[in-house]
Amino acid sequence: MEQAPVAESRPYHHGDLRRALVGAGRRLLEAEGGADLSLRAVAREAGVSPAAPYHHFRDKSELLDALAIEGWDQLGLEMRAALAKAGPDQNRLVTLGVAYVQFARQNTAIYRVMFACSLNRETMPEKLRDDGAYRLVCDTLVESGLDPEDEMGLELTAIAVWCAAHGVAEMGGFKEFAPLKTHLGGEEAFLRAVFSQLDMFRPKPAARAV
Amino acid sequence: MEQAPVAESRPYHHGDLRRALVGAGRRLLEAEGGADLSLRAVAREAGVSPAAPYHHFRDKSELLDALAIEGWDQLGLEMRAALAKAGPDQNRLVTLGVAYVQFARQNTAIYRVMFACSLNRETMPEKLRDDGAYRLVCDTLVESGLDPEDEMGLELTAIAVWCAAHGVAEMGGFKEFAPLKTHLGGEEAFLRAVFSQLDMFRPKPAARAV
DNA sequence: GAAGTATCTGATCGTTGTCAAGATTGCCTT
DNA sequence: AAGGCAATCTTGACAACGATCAGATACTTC
Repeated sequence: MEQAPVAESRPYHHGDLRRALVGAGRRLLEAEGGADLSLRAVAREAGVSPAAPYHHFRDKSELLDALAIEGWDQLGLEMRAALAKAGPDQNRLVTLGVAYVQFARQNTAIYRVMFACSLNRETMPEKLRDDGAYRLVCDTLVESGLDPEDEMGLELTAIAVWCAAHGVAEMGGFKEFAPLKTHLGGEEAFLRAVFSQLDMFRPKPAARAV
Repeated sequence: MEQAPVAESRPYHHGDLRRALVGAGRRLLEAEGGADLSLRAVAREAGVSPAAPYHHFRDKSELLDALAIEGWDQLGLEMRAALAKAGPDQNRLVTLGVAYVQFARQNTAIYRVMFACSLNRETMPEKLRDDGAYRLVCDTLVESGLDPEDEMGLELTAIAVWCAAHGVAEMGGFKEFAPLKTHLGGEEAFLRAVFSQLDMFRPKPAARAV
């Protein structure tokens, strides 16, 4: 049931148009870049009429939501992968932050959709908390010494880390930051420098006990 | 020169339509909120035809640029005012950060334009560095003990602070953050908590100078 | 095979950004 | 003061967009 036999002949019924539309949207976002996505262009890219998407999404915003969900999933996967690949000597929180910002840089358009789409203030956080990147940050914080019982402190720290990462991701394009990057010898070095500062968010290793 | 006698009779020549358009745009941004600004709506609000703005702005984006510049100016003024009003016992960096985030919260639409407009990666940073909010942050950092000769460290710290503030400002609307805010007893308390952590960005050498 | 439902197309409406051509005005020269 | 020039504003138009609706097509079920 996963594979619909979509022939080149383009039959009247597409098979799995919903998935095709999301794929087309992703492709356009990666190609076109900053320009805002047109629903008609997505339909064109998928090879269907401009009205076809409305049988799978109530709105244009609902298509953007679907794109955003895929983005959040990919972000979580990449952060998890970065964590798995990191050596035991590396600071895991910094590793997570660098992966986060790298994702934002390499998928600028999707990243922007992830924060601009309509569900970012409603259903998204739940998904994030359950199995997404946010959970990953919390786990890593606990793993590096934070008290899991202190739910308040944990959330505050995770949010602070996330805010800083988001800030770096969004502000990194500013020309103001260019000299820093070049001086430090590349983008990643810049990120590492900022995130090693960020690491100070972490409470003193053995000091705090609730 | 400055004051054009714009009568109610709406003469054929508006007098200072450029300023009127920026004002109308600002008004609509504050009123409509999140919705993206329509150039025709701005012209409508200013009481002119849809094509009139093209005699003062090459593009719609150029109007957005003008709105953004006004926003940056206002941000700088408000941060400076907050600094002036702050007592000598208050942490000045935290004061700046709170003012920054408050501006972003109270002027959400304009704040978004400030970062989405076309000039944010070109001419804007220069203006920022010269007399804007960024300069204010650097000055405050130096004033609180940072070595002004270490240009690199100064910029790095300022950028880190700015990134965190921007992150807090943008992420604050997420539902995920709501419980924190309520638990901490209000928005401002949340911001202060985050920014007091942020303060750790400040290099340790030479304790409190102020 | 027939009925019913899901899917896709075509046409259409209101809105948008943008442009070209014409109308109107202020300013400058003489 | 009169005439001309350039700036300014309007009207009209175009293509593209989001969205809706009636009708065509294909899959499913009986």
